[in-house]
Parts: sequence; C-alpha cells; structure tokens
Amino acid sequence: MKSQVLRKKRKSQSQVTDEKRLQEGQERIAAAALNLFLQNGYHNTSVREIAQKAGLSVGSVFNYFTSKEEILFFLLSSGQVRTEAGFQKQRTEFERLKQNGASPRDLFLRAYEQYAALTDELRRNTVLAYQETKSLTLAERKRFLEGEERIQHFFEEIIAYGVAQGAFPAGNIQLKAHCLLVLAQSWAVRHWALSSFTKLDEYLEPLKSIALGILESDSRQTPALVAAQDGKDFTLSREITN
Amino acid sequence: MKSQVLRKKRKSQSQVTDEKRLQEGQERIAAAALNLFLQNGYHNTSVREIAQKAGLSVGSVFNYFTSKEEILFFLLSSGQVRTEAGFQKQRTEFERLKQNGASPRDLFLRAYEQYAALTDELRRNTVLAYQETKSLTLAERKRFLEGEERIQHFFEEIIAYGVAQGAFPAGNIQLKAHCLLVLAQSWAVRHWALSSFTKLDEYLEPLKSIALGILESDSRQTPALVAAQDGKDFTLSREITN
DNA sequence: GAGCGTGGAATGAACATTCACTCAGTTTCT
DNA sequence: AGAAACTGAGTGAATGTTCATTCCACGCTC
Repeated sequence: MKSQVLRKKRKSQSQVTDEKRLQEGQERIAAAALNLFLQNGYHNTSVREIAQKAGLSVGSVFNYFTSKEEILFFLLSSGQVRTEAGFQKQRTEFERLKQNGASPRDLFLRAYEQYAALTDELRRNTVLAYQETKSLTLAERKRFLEGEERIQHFFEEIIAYGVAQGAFPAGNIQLKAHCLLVLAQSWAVRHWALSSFTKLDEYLEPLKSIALGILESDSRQTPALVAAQDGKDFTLSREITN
Repeated sequence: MKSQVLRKKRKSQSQVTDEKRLQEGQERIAAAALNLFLQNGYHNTSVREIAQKAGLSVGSVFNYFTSKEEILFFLLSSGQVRTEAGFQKQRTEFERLKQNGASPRDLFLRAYEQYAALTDELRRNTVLAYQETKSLTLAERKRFLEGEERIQHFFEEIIAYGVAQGAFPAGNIQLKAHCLLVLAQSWAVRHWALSSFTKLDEYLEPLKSIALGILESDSRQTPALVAAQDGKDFTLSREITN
C-alpha cells in the first residue's frame, strides 16, 4: 500500500516567498527531475540526484516542493494544463471554422494537426504520464484519464458532425476516435519504432491520409473471417484476475 | 543510479531443488506479484505483500527467486517468451497459407487476428512491460524492443508481399505496420477508453476493417493542408534536453 | 562609509522509516 | 532421522524529510 493520505498544507516555515523566484526554482528543479525520471524512472531517482542536477542542495529542493511526489505532480499537471489550454483553443477554433462553413474534412484535419502538434510538444511529459500513473493518487489518476476522455469526446463530436453532414459514413464513432488518438500519441510513445521519421511533420503528413481513411471506412461491415484452425491454440497458461 | 549490478549466482543453501515444485512456486508467486504490480506498481509493492498474497512467508519467496527484481524479469520475459512462441507459430502458418495460394488480404487478416489474440492474452504482461521498462537493465530493455521490432518487420513483410502481388497500393510500409501494431496493442494499453467493448472480438471485428482501410490507403498522397494561422501559437515553453 | 540588524534563502548532517534480503531455528515430508 | 522446505525476527543500506546553522543582501543608524 502507500501513504497517499495526508496532502499536508504547505509547511509554515522556510518556504520561498518571492513568487517569481519560487516559480523559477520550481521550473528549474522540475526540468532536472524530468530528465532523470525519463532516464531512470521516478522511483530510481533520488532527491539528492535531482538536487545535484539542478545545482542545489537537498534541503533547498524542499524549499520549493514539499515532497518528492509533488515534483511529479508538478510535471504531470503542467503537461495537463498545457494540453487543456491547447484543447480549449482548438475547440473555439473549431466552432469558428464551422460557422465559416468549413468542410468536415478540413475541420477534422485542422483539429488533428493541432492535437498532434500538442502531443509532440509535450512528448516527454506524455511518456512520463504513461509510465508513472501508478505513482499517483487515485483521484489524480482519474483527473488525467478524464482529460483524455474529454479530448476523445471532442473528436467523437467532430466525426459525428461529419457523419451528420454526410461527409463520412456512419460507423463506430467511439472506436474511430480512439484509433485516431492512439495513432497520434504513438508518435510520442513509440518514437523508437519510427526511425525513418525525424520530424513530426514527416510522420503527420502520411498519417493524415491514414486518418482520413479511418474516417471514411465503414467499420460496421465486417470482413470475412479466414477459415483456419482455432486461433487460441498457442494459449499457454491462465492469469489470475483480482 | 541503481543497483542492477550483481546478478549473483543462486545461493548455496536452502533453494528449492525439486524442479517441478520450483516452477510451480515461481508461477504462483509471479501470479500474485503481477496483480500487485499492476495495481500499485513495482516499487510500491513490497516482498512482504507478495509473500502474503501468495500464501508464503517472506523467506520462502527468496527460495524461489533470488531477488525481487528477478520476479519482475520472470514476468516480463515469460510474456516475451510466449509472444515469441506465438510469433513463430504465426510465421510458419503464414508460409503454409502462402504456399496454398491464400490471398494477401486473407494472409494479413489471419496474422492480425492471431497477433491481436496474443496481445489480448498477454494484456497484463504487456501493460506491466510498458510501465516498468525503466526498472530493467539496458540490455534487457533492448531485448524487449528487438522483440517488438521483429514483429513489426513481419507485418512489413506481409504488407510488402501484398504490394508485390498488386493487392495493396504502395505506400510507406513501415508506417503502416507501425499503425497496425499500435492499434492492436491499444486494446491492452488503453483498455479503459474502450468502455463499450467487453470482449476482444467485439473490438477486433470493426478494427479489422479499419486495418484493411489502412492497408488500402495510399499514404504517399498527402491531403491538402488547411490554410490557417500558425498551428504552434499555443506553444508555451521549451523543454530541456539532455 | 563602517558597523549592525534583519530576514529570506541555502545548506547538509542527522533522523526516521521503509524494505530487500538473511539466517538460525522449526516444521514437514520421506 | 535426515533432508527439504518454511518461517519471520533481525540487519543494514538506501532514501525522503527535517532543522539548526550559515550565508548574504539590504536597509538603517551614527
């Protein structure tokens, strides 16, 4: 089990009071921590290492953050905040373009480009989030998932709009939105497998036509199954569920 | 930094000698550990908890594994081994079907189904692998990535075959294979976002037509960009690279 | 300008806790 | 009885956090 109970209010003594200095210090420490976390993982990184990398003493770190955990929060939620900001921007632009009579296809492409740019920019935070959610409180974890859900819903909306306009065939909208998000995120998460792409744009360009392909596919019609022997015969052992 | 140095040879005393008993014990402990690791993460799980869940004392755990880390290795590489086994099976069946003159489309669908079944079966191991790679030696980490690369190459081969046969349009094969794998894996990794699907088959059926859509799309032709203001204007701050 | 007082910030040794791992003794099996 | 397996209190190392002390920049007084 774990602590995750007492999120104590900031200790009275010895906090850095100057707001600007505090922020700068936090950014500095967090930047050092992000590198170390990505390299070695949260739990394999000691506060001493963070302090050293940030050019501070151990004690000072705790003038800027009340706990090591808070550094992780800071990193993850700053990613979250920026995602949210970008998302809001997308939303308003979407409405604007819609009013201007943009085609569903263009609406989608624009939104998808923006989303991809955002995940690219926050690539490192995203990877960290995926790897370290287990180190979060349940509540915090939920918040993160909700953020992503909101974005997925947004794409579902865009698709639904296109369907309503007759631009895309009907089909499982949730599934399509899921696929689109996953493919965009895979640029961050599975970067290593995309050796032949160096810049986001190189990846995004061909991805866009794939994405359009997904939108235009009718995922209700199921392709014929291949007749073959039982596909599970390489099953080896059961797993215990809890 | 970390330990990850001394992979000591098994201690002389008090190991479990009976091979069968040893294996059963390991499976039992590993199963308990997998649940805990998935629930709380590797580092937030103590050996005591594992022992308790497995119905053993702490000491006994160390009769079956020489370290906590070894339990993690066991879990990850048993997943790896099973993936590899399934993969080999796929490969031979692929050759067989190809000899029998199966269409590229059917060849692909069959392989994709099998791969999806495999990732579904090993869902929990896969998630663990994604979350805990940071706890591995560099060498171990590399091994895992190589395993996945091999599978991606396999799909690239299948696609290339289809292209050669004139069944699929040419296009960026690496990218397509990447997308296909990511979508299949997302069933395991992003399970929570697929609330409306309860069984793999429900997900796989519509996914197959999406996958075929990807294969049949020509990802070289780029869709027109939407004219709009700079898509990066919600950039907020730089990240430090190391 | 020299001396002094003040308080915010930095420091790192010390503390407390957690936890992987050991081992001497006990139980179970044959 | 003897071997094999199990047990759990004990050990030591690692590490998050604290806090008494030091440092330093600034303003005040004479």
